[in-house]
Amino acid sequence: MNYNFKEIEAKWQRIWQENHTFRTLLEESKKKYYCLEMFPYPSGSGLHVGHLKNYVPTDTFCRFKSMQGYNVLHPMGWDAFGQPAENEAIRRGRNPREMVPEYAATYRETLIKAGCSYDWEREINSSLPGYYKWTQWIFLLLHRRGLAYRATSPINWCPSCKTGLANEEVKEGRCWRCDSPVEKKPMPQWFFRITAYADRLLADLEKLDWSEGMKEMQRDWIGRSEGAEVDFAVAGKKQSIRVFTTRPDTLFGATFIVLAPEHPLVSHLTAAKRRSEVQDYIRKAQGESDIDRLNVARTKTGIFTGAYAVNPVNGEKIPVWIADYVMMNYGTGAIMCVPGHDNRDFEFARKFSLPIVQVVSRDGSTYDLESAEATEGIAVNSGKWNGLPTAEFKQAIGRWLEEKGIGRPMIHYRLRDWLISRQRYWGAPIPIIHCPKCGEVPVPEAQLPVVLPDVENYQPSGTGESPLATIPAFVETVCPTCGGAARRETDTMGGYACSSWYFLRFADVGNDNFFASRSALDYWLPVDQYTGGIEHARSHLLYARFWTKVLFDEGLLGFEEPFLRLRNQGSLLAMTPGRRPRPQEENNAGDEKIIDWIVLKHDEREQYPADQIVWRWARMSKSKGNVVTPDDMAERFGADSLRVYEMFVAPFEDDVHWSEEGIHGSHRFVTRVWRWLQAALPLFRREWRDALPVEMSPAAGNSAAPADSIKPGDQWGPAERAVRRKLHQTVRKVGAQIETFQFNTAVAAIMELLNEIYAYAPPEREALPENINPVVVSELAETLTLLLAPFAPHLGEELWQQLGGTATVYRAPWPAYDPELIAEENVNIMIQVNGKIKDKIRIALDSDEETVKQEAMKCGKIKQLLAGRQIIKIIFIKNKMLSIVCK
RNA sequence: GCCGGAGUGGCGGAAUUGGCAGACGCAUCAGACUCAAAAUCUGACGGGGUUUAUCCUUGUGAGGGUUCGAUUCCCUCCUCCGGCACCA
Repeated sequence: MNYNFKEIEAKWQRIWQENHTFRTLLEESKKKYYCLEMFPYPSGSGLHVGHLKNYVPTDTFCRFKSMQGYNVLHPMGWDAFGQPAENEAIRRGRNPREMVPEYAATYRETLIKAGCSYDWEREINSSLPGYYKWTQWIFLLLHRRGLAYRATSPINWCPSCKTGLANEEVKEGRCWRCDSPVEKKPMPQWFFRITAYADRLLADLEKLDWSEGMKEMQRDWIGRSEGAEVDFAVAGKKQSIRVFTTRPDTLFGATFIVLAPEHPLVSHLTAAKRRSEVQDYIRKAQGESDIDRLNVARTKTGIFTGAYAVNPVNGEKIPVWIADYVMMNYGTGAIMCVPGHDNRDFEFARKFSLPIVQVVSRDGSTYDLESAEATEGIAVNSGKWNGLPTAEFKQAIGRWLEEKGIGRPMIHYRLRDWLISRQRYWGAPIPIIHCPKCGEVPVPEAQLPVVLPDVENYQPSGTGESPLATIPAFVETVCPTCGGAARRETDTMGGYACSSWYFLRFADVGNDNFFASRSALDYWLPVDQYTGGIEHARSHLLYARFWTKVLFDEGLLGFEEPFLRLRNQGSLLAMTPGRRPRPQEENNAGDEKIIDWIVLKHDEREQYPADQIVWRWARMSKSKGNVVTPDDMAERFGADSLRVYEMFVAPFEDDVHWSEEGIHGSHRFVTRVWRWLQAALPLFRREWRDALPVEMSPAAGNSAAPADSIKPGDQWGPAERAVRRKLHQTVRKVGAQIETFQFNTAVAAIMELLNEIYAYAPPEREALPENINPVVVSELAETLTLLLAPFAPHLGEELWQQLGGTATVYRAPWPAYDPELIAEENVNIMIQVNGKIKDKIRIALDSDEETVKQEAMKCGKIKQLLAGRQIIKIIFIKNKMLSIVCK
């Protein structure tokens, strides 16, 4: 019988659906396992084989966990709110409200066809009122705890998306979505005070099983920096300038001060006669985009204000400058400059002929500095602190500053508060009412959700205001406190709000009374295994961790970290057609890395001369026109073959260059499993365990004696022992490797096993050789089916059924291995002479040095090599090698 | 510039408390089956060499080191990928 994967796959997908096989219920008596993939935004282009690089291995993982007896929660939902959905809706002239469920249905269909075992009864759509009611509820919780505030400050404004962006959404000065240069724009906006949690977000990283790279990215983003704040009095004025420095020990070397152009003191300090010049400079600096300003290669510019500050340690008057290399949004927006020990200050001092003083020395002596020495060392030219090592000096000066009341040790973070406001339609409305009398009033809980109104025109207004501002029925309301006329907040929340708690909702989808019941949360959470793309290393993961901690502080959760283990799947790259940029395109090509290559647009592709198309590897995406769909692959090779290929082709975390050729191997493998099992079926005995001879199965207990149907004698010879050993070794290996996400080598191990099975009992004309041991065949057939089931689930179920298994194979226990069976009887020991392998001998496991030595000396080759030479040393490693050193 | 990660056959990759490099698969070549093809099965498959076989030699980005022994550890360098970047 041929392997009819189409029939088999359709059959089991139907049965799983009809029987609700993957419905998950809270069962206190069972150990739970929560495996989650980052929920996707369902785009109109559908899923491609690249997406499955994540969903398929995690599905295999879940099925394995289920066979291990865990109660597995494996849910899926849609990150439906936010700009990607809104932008796509605008582009297609659709209403996102209707569009998103349609696209989600397509995604669901593809995932089902790929054999993924989601509990679809827990599906989430974050844009439905039943969901975002609780997003708003959590907003109010943050507000109540003083963690949500409204502030007017220059924000990152994307002129193309016409909305504000959080810091994390700005990449190299450009919008993360559309790549437009980001501008600064002062606007009243809502922020979450994530900076209040900076220390905890940093410290708790230690508890997590995440990749070191991932943790490092979070650490960098939080950017904790220890130092001191110092107040410099301004000569002849009342004001003082507060600076932040990580090197308070270099205070004696501070020969000037630099303020950021936006610093509030600038106008106070500037001398009258320098005013116009300074204003010119500031105007020029503000006209520059962040992209220009962040360009390190630029030479430094600056201007003297005419004012002087007093260095508190030595009373010297030092000039106050303005320069755009100082940023207003870090530290205090002002720095003390120590040109001797800071590269930037050094460069600046050289350019403007400011004094350079050495205050740190490698050895305690003084010498001419040819460049800034930013390293630690011994203090010089530092008054009574001379001779102190940097670390001690820092401590001492910190205390001294505090005593004098002009400074204090201080920690600054790079992390900025989370900008949540979006001046867009497609998001959860911020549940705040602005009352002329009462100010900002939270919407009372009983009035949640604040429903996003259904409108015709939801495009950005262009004025910077949300489209909601143009809907009087939405805006005009009454103040919950005083009952007077009031206006609703018209900003909506950015999409990251929804994804900061969805993993909690999965535990108790559909709960109308609370975001999730405590009992469900206590049972299912935290997430044991989380997977997603590395691009969420800072934003999503940081925000979700923050909200979890806030909910914990409120006493609503019993844990502080939502994702215990995190793995990042690699992406799939595909050959992509592109072209060389035209001359005038060079400058606005955007991304530096592809400056000499531009992806062909769909319409261009038709007409572009084929010999001028430049093919390159690029991430698979519809917009690049390089997509391979799983449906197409499943049609030709079957979903099971596709699944095996996606896992076998490369390690989970690696990027893959997609090629279709490799799938033949996986398809061949799956077909070979099928063919062997069909041949083995007539011999299969369900009760094979009882027929194992006692000495062959220490684990089988004492009832075992060869059954009548089994012919005794040489059928339990070395071949049987060898194939069973391989079987049990494979069981151990596959289990361990699924656990550690090494799906590629787990598949390879099963392939190896299959090769040995074929060598032991090759199927010919759809039957196994006569005289083959049916007990061994039965054990092989059953175990192979169980091993394969997580990888190729449709085939797994079909074979399990053919073997007489009941229910689903995923309620069957994962096979156990017999440790005694695994041990090899003989091992290869290599014989080295002077460090080179010269021969190897096959000898009983655990042979001692003397035995091995005697055996080795018998080898003609070794004898010959050692003839007439003197043995100096012999190194013996049990079961591995014998190394003879001679001269 | 700083911080991570990586570099192994024609290709994807495997092997690490230092002990048989290239598992498994793709592609390729040869053979079997076939009228033929596909499918399937068998074999070969890093480079060089020779007395052609249980052979010798070389080989894991480059160079050096430690060691009886290095893909694995150390030093220097090169390349690629990712992140951060006048962060004071």
